[in-house]
Amino acid sequence: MTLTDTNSWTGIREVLLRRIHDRVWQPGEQIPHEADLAQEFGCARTTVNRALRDLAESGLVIRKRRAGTRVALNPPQRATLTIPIIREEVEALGRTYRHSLLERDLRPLPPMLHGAFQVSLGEDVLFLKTLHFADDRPYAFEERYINLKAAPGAQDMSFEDVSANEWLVHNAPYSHGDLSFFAVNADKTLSRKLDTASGTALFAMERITWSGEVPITHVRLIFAPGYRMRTEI
Amino acid sequence: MTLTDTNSWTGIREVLLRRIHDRVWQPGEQIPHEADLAQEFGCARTTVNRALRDLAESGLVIRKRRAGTRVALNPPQRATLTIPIIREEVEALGRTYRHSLLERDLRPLPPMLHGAFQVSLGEDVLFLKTLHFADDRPYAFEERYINLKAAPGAQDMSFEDVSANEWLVHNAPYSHGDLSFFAVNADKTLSRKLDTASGTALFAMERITWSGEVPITHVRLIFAPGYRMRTEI
DNA sequence: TACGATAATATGCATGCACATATTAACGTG
DNA sequence: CACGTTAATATGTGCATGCATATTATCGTA
Repeated sequence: MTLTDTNSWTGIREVLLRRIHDRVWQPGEQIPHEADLAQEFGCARTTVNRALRDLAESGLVIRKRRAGTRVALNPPQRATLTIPIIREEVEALGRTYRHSLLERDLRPLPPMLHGAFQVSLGEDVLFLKTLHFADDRPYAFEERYINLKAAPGAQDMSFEDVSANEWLVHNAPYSHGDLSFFAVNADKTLSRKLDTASGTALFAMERITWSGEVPITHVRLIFAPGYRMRTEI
Repeated sequence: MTLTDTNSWTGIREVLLRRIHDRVWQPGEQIPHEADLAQEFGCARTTVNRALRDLAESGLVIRKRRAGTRVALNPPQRATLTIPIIREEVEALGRTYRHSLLERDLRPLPPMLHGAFQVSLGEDVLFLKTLHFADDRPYAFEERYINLKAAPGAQDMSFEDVSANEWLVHNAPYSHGDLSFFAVNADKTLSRKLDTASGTALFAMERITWSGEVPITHVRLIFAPGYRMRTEI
């Protein structure tokens, strides 16, 4: 039997967590004040605060000033997923990474993206089409638009050695972004690139990143069949 | 021009963040000690600590005792995604939710799941097949196995009114789980249930949850065409 | 009674201090 | 000089305290 150290904030968090799990405090119910808990555990209010703040961060309790702390009614199921650089993801699987640049040109932004990706009208963006490999087998197909206003250095890069993915991470840090996941059927091009039958269901990810108000890049990644994105909760 | 209050930990965090973004501190580079920063900002070390801890949590800096704090080389791209109860997700879209239970029986655990879902050999599990609707249009198809040892009350539930999804969230809280996302082609059954052409690429999610060492449930959710899982980073 | 001012209260946050702990650098001994 | 011991150091965490702030309850007045 492991006994929890109720003198550390993590220990206190465990105790509180168990009470929530064991329904000592019902969902929606208000739990004792920080001051009371501090007295119960024989510690400073600061320590209880730390534990409660952590529980609030993970969504298990809802805290409001004056109103107190209560157990969340529907503990939202949150998962943190890590989106690695493709090279690192492949290498973590023990496979050898390489990529090949299929296309690279300047072109006006396709109308489809005008809403989400606000670059000045008539401004060209850098378009890249890349195929990522793991052990010489296609791993993912990438289509990317880069706003040269946000990443001027990109124009001088060939992106044949360093992938745009990696270069941007290191050279055009973003402040926020939108991410979405969905499924697509392989069309003729995709099936040829990813070496699969036409029509196969493929896992896809789309990402737009900004630095403040300025859009940096729009990527669409389509993974080879069998890809799974995993995480723990 | 918004001036940041360098006396609050969030203010200090913003300043540090900007220095990292602006490459004042290069990736991999070590940044000044808490004590030095505290002096620079004219605040307590605790306050700087709070700011740095927050940056470390989001993966932007790496902290080690004695070794100091340094800017992360490849800021891992983390996204927190919220997996809501389907009813809530549908209602948040302003649509009406309902579900219909297609199958419900006790059966031995399929061999496919023996590895991941450890119930005693010969033990039956509760199997449910559910279709979720939004405004009477199919939204997601669900196949679920419930370990009755972990959620005994489930045997007495019909799950016709309350979905298993929702009931379990409220009655069998889990401590951790595995989550994965992938794409599947609609087979004959799926295409009929989800009212789509056979072969359509569908977004799918699989989830296993445990309470300690005891598996609670295994769900596989397959969403109707067009579904996108979104999040911000 | 209606409604706005005011007081009470729970959490949020900053401070200064002390000690714990992990890690690295320096040192000393064989 | 190699290698294990020891000291120095940066972060991690706890405590007591005081004030800030958001929210709710209460009270007084028209």
